[in-house]
Amino acid sequence: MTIGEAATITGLPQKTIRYYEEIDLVRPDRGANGYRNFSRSDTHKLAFVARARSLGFSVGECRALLSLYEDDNRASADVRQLAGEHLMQIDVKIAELQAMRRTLADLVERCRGDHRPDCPILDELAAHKAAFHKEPVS
Amino acid sequence: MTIGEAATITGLPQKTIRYYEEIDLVRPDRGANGYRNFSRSDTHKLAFVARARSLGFSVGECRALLSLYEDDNRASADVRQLAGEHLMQIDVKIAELQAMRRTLADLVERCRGDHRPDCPILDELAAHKAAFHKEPVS
DNA sequence: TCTTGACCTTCCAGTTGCTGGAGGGACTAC
DNA sequence: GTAGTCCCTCCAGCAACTGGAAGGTCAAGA
Repeated sequence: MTIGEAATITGLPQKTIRYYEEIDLVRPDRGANGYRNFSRSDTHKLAFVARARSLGFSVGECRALLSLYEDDNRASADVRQLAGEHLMQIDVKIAELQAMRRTLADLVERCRGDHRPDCPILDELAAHKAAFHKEPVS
Repeated sequence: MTIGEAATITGLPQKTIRYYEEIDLVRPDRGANGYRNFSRSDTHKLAFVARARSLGFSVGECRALLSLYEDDNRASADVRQLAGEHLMQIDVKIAELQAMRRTLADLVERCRGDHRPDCPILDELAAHKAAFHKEPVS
């Protein structure tokens, strides 16, 4: 099938599919006219990668998952390990974002948001107010 | 002060400071020897940006915040608006990550993680198992 | 047959926010 | 003079695409 059809089926942009070929995630063969020809196995891999990406796995991790997937002698422990590490990284990111969120929400709430210039958000970012007086001699 | 000192004070890598100069966030002047010379105002701006970045603001948003900060006629409403939008984006990201987290945690828990190949994580990623039989005619 | 339009191709550049390294000048201390 | 530590610029690269230009291919219709 053509790249257009593969894109429709997998929900991936054609550009992304070409990119995945470039980095050797898939290797569709070519017709006489130079057009890519995607097998069902190709589109299946693409869909696999698309799902893994949507779970936040990096392309490198997707590659590893794909090769585990294609390895009949894999140990599920390896897959679990990979997913477990990814899960921990997600937890870290969530924690970071929640910390930002707390600070920001507090600042936004405390800002009057009117026509006047004084603003706790900028105060917080400036932090050491006292030390800042426009352009001290340098 | 030199870039090294500015880096120590702000906690930013020198490379980052040079980059911030390149994109015009700061404009330190230069000594006769070509060395950058950071004023207190420069380092203050850098620290401001560092804090804003640590709250997840993009460099573009930092630029906007900085120009609001330097505008005595600003309306705090504008600052609040900017921060509020950023807050919403953070909420979106948190929600996305939590959705991933839920799915992943469930899969990881259901995976036995032993020497055998069968694995619910790969099953989930493959999703349409039945449709995939190695290399159908294409 | 010609042409139109929808495909497909490659290649190059840009995005965000840095980071690393090469190759070289400047300054300080001994 | 020389060693060591600064500083400078420029180029390249990371992730994971995305956009666009310039051009080949193919099917359908006048």
